Amino acid sequence: MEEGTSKEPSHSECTEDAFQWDTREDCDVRQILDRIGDKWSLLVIALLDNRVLRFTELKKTIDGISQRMLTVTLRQLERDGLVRRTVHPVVPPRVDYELTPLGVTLHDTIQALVSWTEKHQNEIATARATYDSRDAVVR
Amino acid sequence: MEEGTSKEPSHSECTEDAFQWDTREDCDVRQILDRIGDKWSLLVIALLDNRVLRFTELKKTIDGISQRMLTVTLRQLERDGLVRRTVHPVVPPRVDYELTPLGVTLHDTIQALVSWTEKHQNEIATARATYDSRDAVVR
DNA sequence: CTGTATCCGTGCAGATACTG
DNA sequence: CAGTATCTGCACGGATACAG
Repeated sequence: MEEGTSKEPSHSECTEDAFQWDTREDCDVRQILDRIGDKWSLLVIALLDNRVLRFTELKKTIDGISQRMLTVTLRQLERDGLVRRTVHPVVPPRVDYELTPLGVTLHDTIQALVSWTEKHQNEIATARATYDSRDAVVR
Repeated sequence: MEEGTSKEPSHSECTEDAFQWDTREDCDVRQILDRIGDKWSLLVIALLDNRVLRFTELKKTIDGISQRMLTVTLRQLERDGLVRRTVHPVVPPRVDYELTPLGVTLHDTIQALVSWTEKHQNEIATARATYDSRDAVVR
C-alpha cells in the first residue's frame, strides 16, 4: 500500500500562535477536506445511507471507481471510524460495509451538501455560461 | 491558464438510463466535489463569510496557498457565480472579493461541514489511533 | 468474491520569474 | 498590488496481474 498508509499528507504543522482565524481551524478543515474531497469518500458515504453493502455492490453502484480506489477509500473511512468493515469467514469471501454512528452524523451533513448541489446546479450552469461568453467577447 | 479553463474534468457523460441511484445524481455530486473538494475553494468560501477581502488579505489569511492556486481558485469560484470579483481602476491595483448571494447559501452549508469537523475531530483522531495500533499488532 | 502488488501516465500544485 | 507564464515533480488514479 502506498498512499493509504500515509498518516497525513504532510501539511504544514498546525502552529498554535497564529491569530489568523484559521490556522487551528485550518487543520480541521484540511483534514476533513482531505477525506471528503478525495473524490470518492463522499460518494461512498452518501451511498451507504443506512444500508449494508458488499464490496461488489458498492463497486457496481458507484460506476467509474476502480477496484483499487474503492479499497483505498474504504480503508481510509474505516480508519477514520466512519465505516465498519465486517468480514464473513465464508467461501467465497463476503465483506459488508456500513456506516458507523459517527459516519451517520457525517452523512447527514454531506446530504445537505448534495441537496444544495441539486438545488443550485442550474444557477451554477447559468453562471458558467455567462462567464464563458463574456470571456469570449473580451478575447 | 491551463486547468482553470477546462470546462469539465471530462467525466463520463451523464447517462440518463441507469437505475443506480447515482448516475444522474452522480453528476451533481461530482460537480460540487470537483469544486469544493479542490482543497482551497472551501477554505476561501468559509473565509469570505460576509466580508469583502482583497487578494493579498486572502493570501495572507489562508496561509499555505500559493499565489497561483489562489488565483485559479478565485477564478473558478467567480465562474461558478459564487464569488464576485471587483477590480478598482487605481494604482496600485485593488481587487475585492466577496460572496454572491448564491455563494452565501453555499457558505451556510459548508459551515455545517466545518462545524462537524470541529466537533468530531477528536473521535476521528481516536479512531485512527485505534486502527493503527490494531494494525501494528496484526502485523 | 475481495482483495493486494506493481507499473505507469497524467494532472495538479509549488516555485520562480516576469508584467501592467 | 495583483496577477500571468512556464517549468517541474510527484502524488494520485487507472490498468493489469495475481492471491487467499
